[in-house]
Amino acid sequence: MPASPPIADQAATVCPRRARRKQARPAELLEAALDLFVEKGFAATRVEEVARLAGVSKGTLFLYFSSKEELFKAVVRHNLSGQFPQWNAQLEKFEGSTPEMLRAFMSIWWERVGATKTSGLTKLIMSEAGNFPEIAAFYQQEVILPCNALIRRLLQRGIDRREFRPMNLDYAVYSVLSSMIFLMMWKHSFGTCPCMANTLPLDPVQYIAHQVQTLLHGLCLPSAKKPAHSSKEACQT
Amino acid sequence: MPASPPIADQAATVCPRRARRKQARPAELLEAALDLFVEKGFAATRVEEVARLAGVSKGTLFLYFSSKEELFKAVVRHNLSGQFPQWNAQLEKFEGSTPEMLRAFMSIWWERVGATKTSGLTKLIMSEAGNFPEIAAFYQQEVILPCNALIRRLLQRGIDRREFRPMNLDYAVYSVLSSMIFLMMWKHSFGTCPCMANTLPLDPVQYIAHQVQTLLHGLCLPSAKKPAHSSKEACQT
Amino acid sequence: MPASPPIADQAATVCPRRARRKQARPAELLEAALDLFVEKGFAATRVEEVARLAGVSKGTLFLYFSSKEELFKAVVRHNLSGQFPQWNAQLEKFEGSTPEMLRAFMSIWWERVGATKTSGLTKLIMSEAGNFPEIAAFYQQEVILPCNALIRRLLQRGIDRREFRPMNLDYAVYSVLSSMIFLMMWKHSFGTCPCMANTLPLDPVQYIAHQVQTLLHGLCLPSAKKPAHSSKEACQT
Amino acid sequence: MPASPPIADQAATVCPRRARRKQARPAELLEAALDLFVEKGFAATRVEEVARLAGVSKGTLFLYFSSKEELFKAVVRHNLSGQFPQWNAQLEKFEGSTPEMLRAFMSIWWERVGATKTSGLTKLIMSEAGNFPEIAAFYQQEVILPCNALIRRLLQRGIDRREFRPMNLDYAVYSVLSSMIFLMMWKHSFGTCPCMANTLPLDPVQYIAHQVQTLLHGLCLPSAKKPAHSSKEACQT
DNA sequence: GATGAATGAGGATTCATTCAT
DNA sequence: CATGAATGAATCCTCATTCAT
Repeated sequence: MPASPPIADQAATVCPRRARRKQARPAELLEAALDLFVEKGFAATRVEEVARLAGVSKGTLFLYFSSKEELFKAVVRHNLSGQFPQWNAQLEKFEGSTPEMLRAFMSIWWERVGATKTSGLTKLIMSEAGNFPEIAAFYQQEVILPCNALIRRLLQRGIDRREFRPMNLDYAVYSVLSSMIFLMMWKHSFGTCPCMANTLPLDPVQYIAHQVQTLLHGLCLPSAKKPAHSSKEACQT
Repeated sequence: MPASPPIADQAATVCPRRARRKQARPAELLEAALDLFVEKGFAATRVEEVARLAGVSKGTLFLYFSSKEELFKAVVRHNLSGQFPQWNAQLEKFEGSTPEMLRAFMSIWWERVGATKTSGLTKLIMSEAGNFPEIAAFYQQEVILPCNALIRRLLQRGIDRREFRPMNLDYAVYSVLSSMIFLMMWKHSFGTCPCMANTLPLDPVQYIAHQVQTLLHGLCLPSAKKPAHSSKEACQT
Repeated sequence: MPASPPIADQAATVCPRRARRKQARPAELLEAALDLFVEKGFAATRVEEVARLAGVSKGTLFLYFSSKEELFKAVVRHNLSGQFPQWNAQLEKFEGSTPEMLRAFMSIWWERVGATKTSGLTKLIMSEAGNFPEIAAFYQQEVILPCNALIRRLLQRGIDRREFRPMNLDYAVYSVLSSMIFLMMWKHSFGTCPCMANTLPLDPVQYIAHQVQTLLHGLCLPSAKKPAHSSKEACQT
Repeated sequence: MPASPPIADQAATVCPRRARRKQARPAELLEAALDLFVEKGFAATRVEEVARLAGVSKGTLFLYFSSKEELFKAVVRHNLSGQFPQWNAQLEKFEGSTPEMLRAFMSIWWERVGATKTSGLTKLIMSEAGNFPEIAAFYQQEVILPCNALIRRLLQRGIDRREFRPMNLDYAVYSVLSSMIFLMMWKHSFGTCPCMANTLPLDPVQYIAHQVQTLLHGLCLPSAKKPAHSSKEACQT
């Protein structure tokens, strides 16, 4: 036999088109599904269109995902789960003040989630949660609870360091969360309509900056008469 | 006019019930449609069920509304008639401090809107706005803009009276609005799922109280180092 | 008002086409379904074809039967249930000898069931029972058990009147039943194939006559050596 | 022949397993197909499952059988090849009485066919004959006709030896055949359903014993009034 | 006007068959 | 030869919409 490697070896080296596609298929389908689900919602998205957008036939989609609902869950899992460990670690190392930390958290969130298609998923889930309790429960477990916990730790850090006043954390987390969720909802509902952009412009970055500022210091002028923060009943103003 | 009543009148006299029903039909259909759209969303609501709930046949529904989409639009238009003039007047007369006024505004809003089916309508519109740009524009004109203006006046009053610090009103209104919208979204998405109620309870009244408190005074402890309110760039913390 | 009845009354008298159809629809669909199920079996029958054969659209079929399986069950119910009471009564009154009664029973069965499309249903059920256990159970309850009971009473009468020898009725009923079932199976499997008719002709009436004869008297010549009827073990011949 | 083994031989020596597998493939596929067709019928059997059960890929199945239908035909042809020569010879040598011979025939049949998967094949053919006329004709030629001839010779022997009465053999063979076919049909339709096993138990061996007994001696008590066996018309009872 | 029977386009899903590797 | 990824026709069923009565 000659020294030159046999054809078989070459073939083995060449990554066959088919196999490479096979590897990529699920990701391509998830990408296409994300686009369409975000654009049209769950019910209005047709699996055939997802397949076409991914460049495959209807049948192929069902080779990878056993049903439309499973496809949707996979999209959620693929795009929403598991960035929390990374985030947690990142914030764990933060050394600045807690107000700075809150600002950083919001900025990173906007870059990584809010400004991406993933935010459309959150909007979709809130829109259709009623019809898909299973998805809603999944989303709560995978996204809402970890996110809540993250915010809660952040606020606790502020309290511990005497940067934040004592507060009822159960509701304080919603003060942060509601800004994020409002922004995602707005962007994917009225935000997509061009006519709105003119009359009610909402620049996300400015919005976030403003919300953080207000969250931290409130709307009131600092005055001699300070609020009694500890008591819900004594919310005098 | 002759003494003998015309046939038409006679008919009206003979079967007033039927005539009254005929008059009421559209309203009854809109009522039924509102309930179901709010409960299930647009796609999952079947026109037949709307008709049944309204006590008429499927065909009758199409006598009044040429399509499911038109029905949907009619529902939105019918339920969002301005209560703003009334609100405006009510708030115009308010004599207390602006913080008190904000608290009052939020309470009234919760009673009159947040706790009613109308809040479901807002959720619905935000959920489906993408598929109905016309609706979105309408809602913006009829609801969002007036509401924004109302909040803006309220905030301006606070600034004028030196109760609030100077602020960029374009974004400050969203600080108030986002709490309201978040609450409506939450209530009609995760709020309906019993499994969520346990792990992430959210009492609306407490939530509102907390949001108002935070809005007014922020999360930070009052400190010597005051924020420079006037500059967005200089949001140092 | 004139004496002649108003047009409205006339309309009321005329049975409107639509309503008359409505009444007839289920029966027409059941008829069509029977034909096709018998011809092609359950799995190979398409609901659309049933609808077309009944002269309606696919959707209309689902107006009356919620699924293909429900349609099938309805066909079975409509064609098989409830002729047993009548049969029972008819045989109850029979006054001749039990052998004559058996012959009569078989003849009537052939006329009323064996020679009709209903026999195709029995063939279908035996063919597809494995895939539709629910149907199989239903058929057993509604058809097999009553039929078994009927045959059993007939045989018991023969024994009581000393026309038949003592026998294990649990198996003797199958001696009668197996002839009936074989005939139905044969007719609807090989019987439909023209090529078979020539090489293996099977005239049902002659077959029945022969089976009854053999059932009653056996194949053996009467001989001195009589069988020990009472013992299964001692089936010496 | 040269001493050095040819390449083909070498290959055969080197990977005998693979070569043997290749040889065995069709048989393994037919075996798997038999199992599944018998269990689920033609329509409900998926080729992929057949392939998996045979340990090959779906594509390989189509290498050997050009379609599901061809596979089905091959299964029938493969499993119904003549064991009749052997049977014929076996029965030719039988020395006992013809009644004993009939009993022996039925016992052997039950052991070799009735109790095996082949009986499922008969059930399958009768169930699906309508959709596969070609199969039906084949089965008739290969199985029914030889079996009929066998029974006919058996009965003729009985008549010749004055053990059986004269009879119309064209129908008498069905008296034997119908018991066999009924048993196979029952076993593979209702027999598989556990619910039936309880309410309508049917032990095959007892059933066969009973049928033979009845076939030979009939249900009637031996009496003075003997039937006129030769005439169909004079079947007085 | 009111009814509700009828329609049929459309959607999710299955599975025999093909074919590039 | 063998594989298994890909296909797309076929099928059951839904539901907005129409229209004869």
